[in-house]
Amino acid sequence: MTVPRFYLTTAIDYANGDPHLGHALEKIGADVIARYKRAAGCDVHFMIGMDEHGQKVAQTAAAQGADPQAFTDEIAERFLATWAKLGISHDQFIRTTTPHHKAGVQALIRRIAERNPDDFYEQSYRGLYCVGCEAFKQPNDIEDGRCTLHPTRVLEEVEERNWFFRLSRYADFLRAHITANPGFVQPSSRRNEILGLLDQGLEDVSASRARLSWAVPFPLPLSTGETQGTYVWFDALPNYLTGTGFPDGDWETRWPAQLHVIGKDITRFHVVIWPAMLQAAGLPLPEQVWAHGFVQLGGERFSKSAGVKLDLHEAIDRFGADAFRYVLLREVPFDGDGNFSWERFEERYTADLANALGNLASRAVAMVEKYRDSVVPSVSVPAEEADDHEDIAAYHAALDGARGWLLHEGLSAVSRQVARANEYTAAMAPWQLAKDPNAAASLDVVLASLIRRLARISVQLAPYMPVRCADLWRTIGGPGDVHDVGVAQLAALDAGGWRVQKGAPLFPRPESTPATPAP
RNA sequence: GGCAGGGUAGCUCAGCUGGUAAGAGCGCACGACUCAUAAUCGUGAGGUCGAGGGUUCGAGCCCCUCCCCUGCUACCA
Repeated sequence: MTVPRFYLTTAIDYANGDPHLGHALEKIGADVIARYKRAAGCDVHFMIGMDEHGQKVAQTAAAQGADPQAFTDEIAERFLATWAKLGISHDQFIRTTTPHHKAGVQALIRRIAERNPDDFYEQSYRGLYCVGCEAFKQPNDIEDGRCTLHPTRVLEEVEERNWFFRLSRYADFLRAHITANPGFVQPSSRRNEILGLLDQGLEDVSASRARLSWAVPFPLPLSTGETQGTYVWFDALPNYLTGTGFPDGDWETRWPAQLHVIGKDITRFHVVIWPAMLQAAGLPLPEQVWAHGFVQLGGERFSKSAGVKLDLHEAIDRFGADAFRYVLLREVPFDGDGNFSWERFEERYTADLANALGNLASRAVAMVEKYRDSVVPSVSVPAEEADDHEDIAAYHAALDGARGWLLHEGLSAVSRQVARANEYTAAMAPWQLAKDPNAAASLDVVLASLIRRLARISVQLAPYMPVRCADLWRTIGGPGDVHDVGVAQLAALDAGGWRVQKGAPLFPRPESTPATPAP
């Protein structure tokens, strides 16, 4: 039996500042997918990383008096520390300033030039150049003939000779591919936007730029002999490919990727430019690009300036990384936008984790200890559990990718199981059964059922809350590591004979209502 | 401006091709219980389904007009 391969990536983050809530949502979501796929028996390779070239990075580094490489080294460390704190289980962290990536980018460009010599051509690019920004400005950035960021300066009309990529040639191919493969771009709202974009026709894009000092040298010199820097598309996007080792070694065993998880704002680059590049190079396309939505902060649109308004580490520290992961994915539908606020964070944490789940575990374990000397009875399964299996099916349907990656729906399905277990407890009143010697058999069934439900819940929640679910699994006496329990085993799980051991509360209630910082 | 999606209880949203008296979760009020993290369970309050008109035996769901919101409309990433 062959193990299905599952290579998934997130967008690589731009090394121009510290990680914020928006970065975190994407990594957490992708991490849940990676962990679920591992539990589903796939051979998962999960890659994240950093996009480290470009004028902005060079400028920011210069502003701090730092060498750009040293600067990005520092940023990368900070991102890595954040991902470690959040429990991101990436298998690889790619950086675009590494020698292998740079060589891979050049190899890809040469490959395209060899296979489709007409796809790269030299052309003059003329535009309004802002000296302050050190960049060409588009009409949207210009007001009264001035750059909106540097209104005191006069825009210069500058002309330079660049390499261009003949993207326009691939419009029909892309439309056909997207039409024939509905799963290629998801959710469907993004797919529709791209189809609309294709209907407008495609323009060719720059592949190299002058004045781009902090960049991968474009491997083809201009006719003037000048060597330019590789422009962003041809540097950043290929990371998904160079991460496999391309062009060396056994990269073909991992490429194409099964899934690129990205933010909805960069959909176009991932489903238009990237596939066109791959097609030009004669390489297979990734199977799916999933564009998630954004987190708003206190009802405000999340932006770079708003990013500093929420200290990511403070949010993680408040209730722990697992709780943060849970609340974020519960509040923000992974196929759309959602809102984050301290109020909701607290409400969700208290209602879902402390009261519903944490207390369920606490009361069930306490009763097994008290009434059955900590050993879970081995008895038959009551009919009341039948409904759980519908929810388990819904859980899989939310996470197996067939309908997209509806992480929030997976959590809803588990929440229903938690609620049902609490209802069952109230209906059976095991504390009453314990008083009646003739009800011992009934009590056995109830207690075994509760621990069995908790076992299923901890397996299902493990991708979302890897640490707390391992704790829960240990508390109910589950054998081995919860992360080694395949989701296929859910239906057959049985806790008979397990020895429970009550520990500290999984999700302690907040001690006091925290102040509400202004967003 | 063009294209697309949306406006349903305080909040976040379900409502399939129109048809039993409009739903869920959270929050709120009251009651029950005591195994448990003062948790849990039950009951209840609360909605002119954006506005107006139309089609139909019947519309939150269809049609028209209008108001409002969001996304996309390509070289920052």
